[in-house]
Amino acid sequence: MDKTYQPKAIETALYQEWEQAGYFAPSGSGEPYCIMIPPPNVTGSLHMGHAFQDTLMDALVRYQRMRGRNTLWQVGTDHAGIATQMVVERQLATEQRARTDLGRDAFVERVWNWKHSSGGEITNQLRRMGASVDWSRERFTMDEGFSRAVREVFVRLYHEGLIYRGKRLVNWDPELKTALSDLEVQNEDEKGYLWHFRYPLADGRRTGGGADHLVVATTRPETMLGDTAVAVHPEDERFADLIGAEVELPLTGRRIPVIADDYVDPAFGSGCVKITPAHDFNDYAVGQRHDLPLINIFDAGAKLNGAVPEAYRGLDRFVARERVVADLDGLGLLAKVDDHPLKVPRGDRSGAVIEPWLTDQWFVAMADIARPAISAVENGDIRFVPKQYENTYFAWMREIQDWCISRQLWWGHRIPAWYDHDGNIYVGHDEADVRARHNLSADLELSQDPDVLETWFSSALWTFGTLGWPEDTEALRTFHPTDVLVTGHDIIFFWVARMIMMTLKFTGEVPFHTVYIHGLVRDADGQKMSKSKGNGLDPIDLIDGIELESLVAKRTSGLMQPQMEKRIAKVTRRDFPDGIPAFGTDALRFTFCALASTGRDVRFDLNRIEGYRNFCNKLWNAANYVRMNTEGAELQGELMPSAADRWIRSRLERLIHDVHLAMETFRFDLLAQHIYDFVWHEYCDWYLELTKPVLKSGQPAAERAARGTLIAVLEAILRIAHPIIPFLTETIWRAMRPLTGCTGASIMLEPYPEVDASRTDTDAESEIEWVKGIIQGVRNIRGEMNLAPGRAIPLLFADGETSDHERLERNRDYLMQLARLETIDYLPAGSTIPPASIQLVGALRVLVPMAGLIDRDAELTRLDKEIERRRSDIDRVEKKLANESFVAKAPDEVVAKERSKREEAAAALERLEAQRAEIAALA
RNA sequence: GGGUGUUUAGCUCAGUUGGGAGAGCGUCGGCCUUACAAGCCGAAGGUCGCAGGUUCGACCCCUGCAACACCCA
Repeated sequence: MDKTYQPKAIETALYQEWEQAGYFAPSGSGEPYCIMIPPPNVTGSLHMGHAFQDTLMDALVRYQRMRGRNTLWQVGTDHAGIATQMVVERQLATEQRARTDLGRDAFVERVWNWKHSSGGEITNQLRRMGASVDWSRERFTMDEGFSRAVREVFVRLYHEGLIYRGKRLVNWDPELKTALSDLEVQNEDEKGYLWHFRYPLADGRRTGGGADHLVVATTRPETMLGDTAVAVHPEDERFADLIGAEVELPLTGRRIPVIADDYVDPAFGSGCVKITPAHDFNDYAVGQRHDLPLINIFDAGAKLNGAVPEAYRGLDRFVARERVVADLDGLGLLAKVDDHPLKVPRGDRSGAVIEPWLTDQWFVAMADIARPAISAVENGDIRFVPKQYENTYFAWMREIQDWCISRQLWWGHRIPAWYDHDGNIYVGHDEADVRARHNLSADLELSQDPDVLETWFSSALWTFGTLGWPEDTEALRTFHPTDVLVTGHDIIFFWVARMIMMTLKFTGEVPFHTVYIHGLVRDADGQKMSKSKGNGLDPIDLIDGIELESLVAKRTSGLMQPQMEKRIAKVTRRDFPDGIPAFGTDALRFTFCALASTGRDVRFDLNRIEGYRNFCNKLWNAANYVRMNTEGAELQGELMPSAADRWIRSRLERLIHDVHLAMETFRFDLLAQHIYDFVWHEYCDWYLELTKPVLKSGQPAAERAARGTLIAVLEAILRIAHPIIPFLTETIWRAMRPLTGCTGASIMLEPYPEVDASRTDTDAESEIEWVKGIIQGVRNIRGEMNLAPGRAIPLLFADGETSDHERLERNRDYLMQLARLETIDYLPAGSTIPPASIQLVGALRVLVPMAGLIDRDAELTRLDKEIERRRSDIDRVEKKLANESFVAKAPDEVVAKERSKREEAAAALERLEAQRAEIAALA
């Protein structure tokens, strides 16, 4: 082991060794434990969210593996239809080619080539995180085996009548020319306008106010060409008598009815709403209720089609918007225009404004599939952690809509449906299967549906599809249902819920017993990390470090909005004037765990990772201390354990209890905290220091006990912390094998420490608390009185109890060294006490004689502070005890506790006041 | 508009059946002390968002309000 902690030197090589040795694969014995990785997008690179999530999964998996479970952490990637297709299309664009130039088959082949050469960068980055996934079982959603599962599900659902084809409004991306899922649509606040138009009433009708028109307001004027009604609220008296009347829809020559529907908010705008069922989701619902015609006015590129008057045909929707406004204005029908902020739906890949558009798509009927999935959570077969996410799940599941699963892409699972000339649909695994199933003659021409399934459809099968379903495989029987799903709350609807539904439907089992939902990683200011904001951090940069200039270059390259470049560069230079230092994987992992509390956001602050890098260093150095003080020493022989030895083992026992509890409750923050506190503030701050006098004592049995304890506790710490900081712990653990006598090949195969309450030792704990109390008391005087740390000072004990005498004799060496004392004298009762600075440890008076050391006024100030503290304690306690109902109603032990608190504080106060009087009397 | 969550030290956050408010970072003061200056020692700092209620007792339970965040419409 090097003298200084250098993560870079240990991490990569260790991982390769673990992987090659096959330690990540299931052991084949023990109770199965399985986690399926949420498959990252094959085009993606590892971002902070992945790194965070993978750290938590790895901690769970390593923990369970060490506990002897037959552990499978299965890895894989998602084919990510649109994203991957776009990557390859961009490549083609640099060759001045489009996918249509290649044709479908050649294009798909090209995507596969890309996947084989460049896909899966992210899986290599997973290795840098130390993820102990079973690489031998790596899966890809487009693999043949998994694809068979996808087809099987489609075919079965179709033949059960749960998949159907229909014309519905979907989110349409006019640039990519495909339907999108809700998740792929980002609603962003943008500036817009609210145009108010006058629609003339037909047949000479007038409003209650005498107007010959209705005013409708819209943010999308061009859609008026597809209006098929004007709606008012049924109880709106202003328009009550116009319900059923008609208006002349300007520019179109059509007449459309006035209808009543409580979708309308009578207080908003004029109280009249234009209804365009073919181009707005709300209007579509209104149209369904009132049986309105659907007029589709756009083509696939969102240009106006033949359904609109000649003058507008072929116009882009935004050009058409201006034209419609101008024309209505010209007709005197533009009432007014207001500024109006609104949510604009944009495709997250293309950035194009999404159009609700009427197309033929494939849908899954959800109602029946949803029901058992709701029950599974209601009855506890699946639990969410934290629990409140169950409400989110229920809310969505109870109002579930049919699921649009088709995408107009080339990359993905092609829909296994074939059509004949007459448009009849045949569904089967392949064309031969279709012909066989439907008894079709060999010469009947069939063409396959050109669309593919959306990526979520296949990822919904992830837990069982990857284990070999529909075959009844050994893996499926062993590892399904899986134990835990670790994921973010942003995909509860899109992935978690769908997995639950599909898995129950096809296996009759839940996909997992627990869904652990973690927070989403944000920057130090709480902002979402994004490429466009330039505030993202790359986990690999935190591990390896990065120069400022490289970081600036990285953040400003390939921006969608190049004008942001200057600002991003400036902010980056401000926030990281020296770039990012290399913190190492372990520090990063520890940080992620420490940040994983129950909140929804995780703010990633460089100060935190620095602190935990320091922690890694601390542990490293503690190990150095242990080795320096144990190597070459005779460890076998008679043992005489000290109170400190027994104390640290007892504290270790508490740590073991706490870490198991933290793991069971998914409180990785508490897990990290417990480990941090124990290692730093108990093992290093106290125990290591307490061994120093012993190791110099010349008492072989005591020294052996201390050495043995140093080694045993450190070794236990390493196993306890290994799931969080695997590299550091493995490195130290191996270096210590000659001392520990462990012969195992790797710490990751060693047993995790288990609870054994018999190892707690409350006597030792209270004894060391006493020692710490005295040392801290002396240090307080030293600090407050500005006594040089190096200066040994004399100490007097007075009063106290028998136990104080005994404890002094047992622990004299500790006190002498840790408090840097010259002498300790226990004054006989009744002896004269010289002027001194005082600390009270229970009934014991601990005194530092002032002579030549301590300033009288400074001591008075210190005493006043202490006296004040005691007084307010007493006040509070006395108030409580003076309350008759407290004494009468509170549990006896609480009252007794308050009483003894009062006695103790009063005695202390009396002592302190007497002391103050004495000091004050000094000249 | 409906729902969920958050509000505790300068910052980021813990606080597990209601019984003396904690940590890390930061700040201030002192230290190269034979594992560690990526360190050691000491200290300061909080009306626990506001207002009520329940209770002998509330950061914790209940009600209302406010601010912020997110989800759904």
